[in-house]
Amino acid sequence: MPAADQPQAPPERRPYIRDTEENRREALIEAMQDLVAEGGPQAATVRAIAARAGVTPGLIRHYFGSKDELVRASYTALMDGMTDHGAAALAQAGEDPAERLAVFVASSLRPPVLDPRAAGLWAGYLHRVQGDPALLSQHETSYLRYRDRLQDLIEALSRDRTPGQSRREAIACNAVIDGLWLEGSVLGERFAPGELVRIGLRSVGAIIGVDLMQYGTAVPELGPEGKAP
Amino acid sequence: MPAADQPQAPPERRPYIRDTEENRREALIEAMQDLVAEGGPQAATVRAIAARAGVTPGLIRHYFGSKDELVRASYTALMDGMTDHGAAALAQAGEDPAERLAVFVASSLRPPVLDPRAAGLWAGYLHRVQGDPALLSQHETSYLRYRDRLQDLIEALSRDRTPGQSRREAIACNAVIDGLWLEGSVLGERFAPGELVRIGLRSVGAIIGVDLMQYGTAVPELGPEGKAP
DNA sequence: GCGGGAATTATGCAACCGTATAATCCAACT
DNA sequence: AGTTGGATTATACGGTTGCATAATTCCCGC
Repeated sequence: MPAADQPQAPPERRPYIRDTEENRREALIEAMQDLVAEGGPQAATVRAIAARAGVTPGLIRHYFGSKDELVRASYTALMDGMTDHGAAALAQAGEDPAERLAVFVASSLRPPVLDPRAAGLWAGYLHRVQGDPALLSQHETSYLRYRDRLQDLIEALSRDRTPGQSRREAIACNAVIDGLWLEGSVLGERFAPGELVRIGLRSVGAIIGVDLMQYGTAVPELGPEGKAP
Repeated sequence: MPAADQPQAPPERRPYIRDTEENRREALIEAMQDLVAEGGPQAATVRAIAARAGVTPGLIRHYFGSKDELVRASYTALMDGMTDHGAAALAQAGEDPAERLAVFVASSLRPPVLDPRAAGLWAGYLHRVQGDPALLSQHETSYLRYRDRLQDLIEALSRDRTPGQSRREAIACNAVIDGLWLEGSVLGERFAPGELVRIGLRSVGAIIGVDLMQYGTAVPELGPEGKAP
């Protein structure tokens, strides 16, 4: 073989493309979330993240300082996204307190909140949440915000109750929703499409002593069979 | 400085210690679980696992063939341990169906089942569960076994119900327990010691329409107020 | 038009990962 | 007592990781 001396095209430098800071941060966060959701934390390497975001790894350091910082930002984005979605669903609900509660519960038990990707992503971050005080307080804030909203909706039902009761009920309702969300996300195909929403409404209703099933039709696409596209 | 020519003790080989296959497998699995629980999946490297188990990394390959195989065995051990614990608690319960259900529920919501370590461990495996068909079927089996036991306990209450009702109730009760277990494990210090057990009993009772709170004293260490240090 | 400087890319590095393979040890069998 | 073979340890290797630094590119105020 002759020596490696052929013209050998220069390794063609990646084109320089400039973009706004916001776009770059979003792209990196989304890329990281995709990778963690698909292949677990181990798949989210700086090179893979940068490749999916369409940039070179150096930008992670440039915009976030370190990979750990990107992880924190990514977790915050995940939590905010989920709570925001619940609030949005609530915004376009009626006046009836029971109906509002039903809509809120149902929105947490169907896509895009109920999603294998989200569950895997959440689990992928959990150990960091436990170890990092900043992330732990972040989790606590998000959790309490969700639970407090739930408690407000419950208290709006204006039934007679003791002070501690609504707290216990909110904790319990939050737990049912979390549990259904989790198992539904992991074993999604084991449940019929609208089944988890119905079970959630029935259980929450049983815990607080109000019938929420009558609002089952108020939640979209849950008519006779509920086969979403 | 003189040349590096001092007697320089030979790098002292690790003493050869022989042990049974069972002990070695257990030690490796336990070491892996400790590491995943403490520092997430990324902390469980073959070298760290072997070091904690008091052996050299080669033994992992010798006994499990590969690290992935050790992960599978470790996950199986975790799941079996949790379900076994529930069964054990049930074994030393009375005859009253409601009491048996109460004991079963309560045992899942207090240590050692309710444990930050277990939750972190479980989360650390989740993404592998979603990706690995063998682990997914393993998870499904464990989940259904637990849920079916719950359903049996519910049906033993001999109330009148429709066929699908007990399934829905079992799914719902399982979800409450899972949700309480999860949040209690992550935010353990946010809840009073016996609080989660009480909420669990009250919620499960509400869902199936039976009062389980009267058995609150049947579960250990839950007397008048239950304020632990 | 033309420097200055931030944004982006490219390169290099030390550490670590999982695994394959070789070397060593010791108990049990003959 | 000698030998054989599984259990255990040690070493080596290719690949990957996160990060630091150097080299480019091009927008923007002058």
